[in-house]
Amino acid sequence: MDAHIEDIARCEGQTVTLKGWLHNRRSSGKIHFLTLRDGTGFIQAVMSKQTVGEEAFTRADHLGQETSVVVQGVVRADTRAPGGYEIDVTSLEVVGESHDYPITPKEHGVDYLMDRRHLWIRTPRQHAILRVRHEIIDAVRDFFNGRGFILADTPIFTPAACEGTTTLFPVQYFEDTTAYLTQSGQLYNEANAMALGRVYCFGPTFRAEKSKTRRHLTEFWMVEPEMAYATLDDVMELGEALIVAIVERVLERRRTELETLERDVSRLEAVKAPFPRMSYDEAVEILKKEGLPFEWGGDFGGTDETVLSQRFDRPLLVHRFPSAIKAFYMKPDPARPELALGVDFLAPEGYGEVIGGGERLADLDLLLQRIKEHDLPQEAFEWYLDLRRYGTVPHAGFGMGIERTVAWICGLEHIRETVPYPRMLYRLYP
RNA sequence: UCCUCAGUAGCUCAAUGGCAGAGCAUCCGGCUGUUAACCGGAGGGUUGCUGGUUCGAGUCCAGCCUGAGGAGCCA
Repeated sequence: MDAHIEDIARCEGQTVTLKGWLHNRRSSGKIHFLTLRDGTGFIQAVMSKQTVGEEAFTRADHLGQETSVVVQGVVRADTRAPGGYEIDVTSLEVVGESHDYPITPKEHGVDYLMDRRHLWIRTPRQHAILRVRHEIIDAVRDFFNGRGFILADTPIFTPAACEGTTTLFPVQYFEDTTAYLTQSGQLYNEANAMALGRVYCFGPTFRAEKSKTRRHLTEFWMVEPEMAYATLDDVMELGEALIVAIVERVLERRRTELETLERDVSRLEAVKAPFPRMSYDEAVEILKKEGLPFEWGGDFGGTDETVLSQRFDRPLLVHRFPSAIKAFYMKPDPARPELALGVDFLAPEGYGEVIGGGERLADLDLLLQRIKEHDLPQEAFEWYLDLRRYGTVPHAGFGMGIERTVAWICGLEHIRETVPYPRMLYRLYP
């Protein structure tokens, strides 16, 4: 009977077939300890000379790390085993040999591992992270699908800057046109919301910024919901519910992986609604009290975000920023027009902004004025302006960075481990 | 783009300006409960590149290359 390691507990006492790879091998003369992996988990297989015979035992003497093998054996509960179970091997078949595997059980440097990322992802830690990433993405989809949101993806090739602020990657589009890789689905999402009510897009986005920090990738995944007839308050509630749903889901289904990552799950268990909320004004007061050299009107730096978020055990919502530091499409606060109805979600433990969003500018004249102020080419935004010409409504939405969310939930030092093949400044291989 | 740090065996790292070293990996031998297994032995070097100082440079100086951490910007 074929079996997978992740549900080996259900096979206790039975003879099973595992198809996988040899992760590591130890031997003490008449007994081999083979750590196997099959993509679903890791388990130790015990091969004794007595059981399999001299010939088969000797053949297993020189199996290299990552040799692909099909192993038959009996599942046995064992308190000494990390997962609680072991396999007593009855037969072993080599599918593909492996010699001089580059990633040995000892430590390696980041550069070395990054050059071998295609092999690095086989290790227990990376395996656990990618499985948590999958669970987070699955939770995100279930969350929106279960609330009546329609997945309406936005283009990756775009004709011009969405926001005109950050740097874009140009690509040649046939003979004589330059296209740009999207940095946000935001504007198209608004059009989709006017067509479908509540929508979300979920895809890769690209930023050609020469950022060199543990929080940045040049290619990252973002989920962006957008709702017609919605306000800033709706966005804050939706984002809060989304994060709660993600954390609950990972705690429920990926305990084993969090354990592998040595994540302090009590920090995740504390993430429950309601999240603390404060205005930008209040945040500035706190930063000043903490003695940071921060002036009203500026944007938060990494240190500022960390100081603010470390005061709470769950994500912090900071809302109503100065319009000057926010995108042109943000709606001004009617009570104080110098403020924008935007919100940032700052993850706890210093992980920074995971969600950014707010209420959009629905008024045609004001939007035209903002486009002029930001020195943007109006003709490129005519389609976007149409959304205000033909039945404009209050609407709001946000973007959540998947990799930062994964980094936070897994408790990682660096965002580069949150995606199979990270793209960064100076990192395009493999 | 700016600031700081690093580059020595396949990997991770030592070496006061004075003989190029260790652990792991590999190969050989030993071991029936290992958990990054352990024990004994063997092989393994253009010290990132170019130039300079010096009797002598892995070590000091200059430039370059590659990478890491941080800043700015952002999710």
